[in-house]
Amino acid sequence: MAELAEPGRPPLRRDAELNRRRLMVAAREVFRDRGLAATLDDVARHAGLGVGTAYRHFANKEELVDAVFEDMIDQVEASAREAAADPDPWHGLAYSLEKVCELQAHDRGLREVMLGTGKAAQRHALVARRIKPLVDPLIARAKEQGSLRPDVEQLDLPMIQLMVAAVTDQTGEPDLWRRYLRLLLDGMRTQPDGAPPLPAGPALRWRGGLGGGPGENPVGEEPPRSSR
Amino acid sequence: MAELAEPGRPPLRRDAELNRRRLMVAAREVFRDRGLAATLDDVARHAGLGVGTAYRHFANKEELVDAVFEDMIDQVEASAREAAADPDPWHGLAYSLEKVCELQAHDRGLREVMLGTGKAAQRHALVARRIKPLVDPLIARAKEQGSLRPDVEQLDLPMIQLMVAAVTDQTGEPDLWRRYLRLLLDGMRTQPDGAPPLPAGPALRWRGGLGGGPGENPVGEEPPRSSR
DNA sequence: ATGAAACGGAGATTGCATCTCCGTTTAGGT
DNA sequence: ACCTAAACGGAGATGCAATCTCCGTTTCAT
Repeated sequence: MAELAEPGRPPLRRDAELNRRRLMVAAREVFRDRGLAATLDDVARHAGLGVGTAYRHFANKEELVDAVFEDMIDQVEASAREAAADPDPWHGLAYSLEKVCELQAHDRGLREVMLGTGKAAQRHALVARRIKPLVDPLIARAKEQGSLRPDVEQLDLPMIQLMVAAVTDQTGEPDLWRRYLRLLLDGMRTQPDGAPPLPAGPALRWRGGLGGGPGENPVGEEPPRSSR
Repeated sequence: MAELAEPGRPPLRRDAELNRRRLMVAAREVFRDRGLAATLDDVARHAGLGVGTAYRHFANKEELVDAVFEDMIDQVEASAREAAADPDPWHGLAYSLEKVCELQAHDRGLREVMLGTGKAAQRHALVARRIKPLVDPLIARAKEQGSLRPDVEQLDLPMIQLMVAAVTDQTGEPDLWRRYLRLLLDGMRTQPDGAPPLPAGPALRWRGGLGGGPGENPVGEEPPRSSR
């Protein structure tokens, strides 16, 4: 919404402000296509600027990623909000998942941020905390409605995103994910009588971070697992 | 099965032969726990040997991975063979998937080899070609039986493995995958009337390699993904 | 016009993994 | 026992790729 000068930061010279924006746009594109592993050099060149400039605006890559990521979350949240308003909870749930997965499918950077491929796992907690309150009631309603099998939990959703993202990541096929999301959704529907319950669900917190419980994961990096 | 001296290779001095074996064992363990990214130095140290020794036995890491991987495939094939003999095709199919996923869950290296996280995508084709003939009839039988939804295809199976592996990879939870495999299996069952068909399936060949069509993927290296 | 701000990009720095080299140790034949 | 070829070990050479710095040059704004 706010397309004006950002708050807080002291005003920049006009060219600086412009370049900052160029960098953000370039970063968005580069991260989308090549993932967070892209170099700041890459981003800068894509923006038609020098690396030095990039480093004056953002202390390091993390900072740039954060800046870019801010915007992306808004999109995710928007579709979740839309879904939450759906009178048919099953439809809303399915729609919500489909939208997130669609965003992910187009955006490798987003996948990596959401799934924690890159570091900084606490970003997920952020997402989770904004999305959870929107989706939770949807789940409850869908169970009442009898469409969603009762042993599905809130924490299953990020896992489903994860799985779907893996499909896109591996195959590079831009639409194949739809097939497997459907498979999962069909599995999430209330099953015929006599179907055994789902095996144990996700623990409250997990290494990756996406499914935000209350506590923060102290996860810093990868599991060290020393060799010896 | 063959636990005797390998064929072909000229006989090694006893200590050399022993060390070669030690290296393989160590590699198996290290790759299992830390994935293919592990260093040859790591493997050598784990085997209680020097790097130099490792490099005398294996020209490079790839070669070692191949040697180790050979064995792993046998296990995969064994369970597929067992499943193929199951009189109940649905049960066999489910069992087959469960077994592969279980192996993967315990073995990060195996996940990476099967999913092509590491390079050398043609290894998958190898797996696929050994597994496919076992599983194909199972699928056909399960469809006849009416338990498997008719729009599931052979190429869906590796994708399911992929998704399940992603769960383990991301969460580190050793058993969580069971839940999502179940979800997928339930989605693969014949659906109630009126359910829409699955969206488009996997193309004949895909970047990752696992689902072996006839042609080899000309993929040489990994896509511009570098990380870590 | 002029000084402060911003730029650009070569290259210093860092970090890590692969692989080599050669002095030392060991197996195993005589 | 002795001897030699084979095998070992591991420090370090090599290569590579990414991050970030430095400073001479350009641009803005007054």
